[in-house]
Amino acid sequence: MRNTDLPSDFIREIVDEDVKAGKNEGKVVTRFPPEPNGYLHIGHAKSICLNFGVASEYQGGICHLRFDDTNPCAEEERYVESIREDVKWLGFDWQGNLFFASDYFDKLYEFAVELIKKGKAFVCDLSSDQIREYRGSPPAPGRESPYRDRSIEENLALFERMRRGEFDEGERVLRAKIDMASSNIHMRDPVIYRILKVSHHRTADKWKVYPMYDFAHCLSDAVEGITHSICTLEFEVHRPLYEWILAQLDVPCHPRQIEFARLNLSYTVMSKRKLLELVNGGVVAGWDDPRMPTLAGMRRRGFTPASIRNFCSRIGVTKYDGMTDVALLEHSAREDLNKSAERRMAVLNPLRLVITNYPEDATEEVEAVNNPEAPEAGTRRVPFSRVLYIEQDDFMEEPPKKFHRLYPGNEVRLKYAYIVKCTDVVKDESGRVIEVRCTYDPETRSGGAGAARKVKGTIHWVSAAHAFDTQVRLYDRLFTVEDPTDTEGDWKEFLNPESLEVLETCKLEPALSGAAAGERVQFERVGYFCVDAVDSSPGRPVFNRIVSLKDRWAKLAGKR
RNA sequence: UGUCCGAUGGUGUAAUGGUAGCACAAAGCCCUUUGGAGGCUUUGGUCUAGGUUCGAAUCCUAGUCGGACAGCCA
Repeated sequence: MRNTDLPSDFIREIVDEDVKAGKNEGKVVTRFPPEPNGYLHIGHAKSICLNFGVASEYQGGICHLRFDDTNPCAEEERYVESIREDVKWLGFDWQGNLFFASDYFDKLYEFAVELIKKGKAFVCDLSSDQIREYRGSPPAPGRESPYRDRSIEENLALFERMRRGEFDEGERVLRAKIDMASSNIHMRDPVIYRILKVSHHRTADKWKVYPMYDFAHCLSDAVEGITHSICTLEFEVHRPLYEWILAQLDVPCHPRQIEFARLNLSYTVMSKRKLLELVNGGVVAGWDDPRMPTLAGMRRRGFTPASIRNFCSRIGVTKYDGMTDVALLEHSAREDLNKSAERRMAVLNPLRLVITNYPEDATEEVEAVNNPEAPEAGTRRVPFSRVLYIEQDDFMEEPPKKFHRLYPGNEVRLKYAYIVKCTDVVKDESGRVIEVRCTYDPETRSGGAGAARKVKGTIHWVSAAHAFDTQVRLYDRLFTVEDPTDTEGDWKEFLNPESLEVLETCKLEPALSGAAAGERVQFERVGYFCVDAVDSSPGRPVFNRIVSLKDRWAKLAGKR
């Protein structure tokens, strides 16, 4: 039985009731059934967390990974591999229960034959246009196909000839014989097998006929002993057909289909088609572009699997088709990274700072805490010298009120080092400040005698002679509006031109030079960053911003 | 248009006929060698109209609004 302390939702309640009622001998078997025709995205993560999550909460519960590969036109082996990788990366284990709908093609064919023998399916010669026309529209009943009353023998013979490839694509289909007057379009003699003379990524050229989703899915579920078949809302209207098919045939079990609302995330798009359009249109660099809501993109960006899982549990599961604020995802990322990411200093937009009373050629090392949230992460030594870089944002010649950073005459602490006072600035011909000159107070070194002295601001820095240069990419939301598909005109008009900012001359503390691909750190006072696995090279890690730190000053300054 | 589904603060959710709560966001304060993190406080909600009931977010009826469906896609 499920632990009642765990968060629940309407699906878990249904499963609970079924278990209590002793259905399926109290077993819980779910499945995650992707079609291998594209990459997984954060919306799939919701489904993965749900299906694997529900199963894991019951004694002996399991979740299968089943590829719904019934349409060879769109499906490819490379997608199978990326999907397996993504599910594993998210932290879930199908425990050897890896299946393909194509594993069941023989069985499915036999089920179709059984249906024909029961007089519940027929071969139809109508063209697809005619079928559409005969189907009618929802308010009015459809018309029956003239081929509907063929004899069982003829249907059997024709279906066999379809299988052998004797007909062309589109020439004939197998249809379930249900009710052309049903108010549910899906019950109006739906097509359950079509001819496709296309090579399949797993069964090669063995088959010329392939089952449709509605036929294959419920029977695959039944064959695998799935107890709860959880899917998204758009399949709700398919449920009567799911039930009908299982009721006609002799199947080992009768799974229960339950629908929930798919995830909609603000400031992005989620459909495979639109995502593909972004990739093909060159709007992003690929499926794993760090701005993409794909798991491949989010992984490359640096999101942790735990933060995605936490996000999924926070958003809950309902039948309400809403829009989740991306801020919730960002919060989940910060929450996890705050605990786990070590701190480093990096200056993204460097401004030279010279300490005029500091010895010319001296270098010393100051001790820096790796993670204030995790003392066991220890400390490191950071080189300090006369010439430093600080962030351009941390200096203003004419500061507004409440600006606690550096400006002429003001003091700030250089984190882990000394308190410095700005005495002067150097400008170029255009009047831009290109160097800040300071004096330091030797007594105020961290841990030293005068260290207790309070100043309003603390800023980060790197030593110019010791820092190394690298590229840092700042990612932002892909669109400028919450729901680009909910507007007049082309959704691509709302792409955010500032979704990517590449900074080429960032100055990073030396400890960062050995950072490995995929490593995540917090750049103090800036945000969480991840070493890009593609564009980094030994000794020169390139960083992707996962998410910025909350910035109260930016908020304050923005309001002015 | 017909069927099905849904509706609780700005957003996502909880309350399963009995005190409308939580998280994010927003605002304010405290703390701070990250304007980070943390702590405290505040603002703000049951789509509408009827009905059942001692009592309704919850049950019933009608309406309003939103979504799904009319592929030989899944």
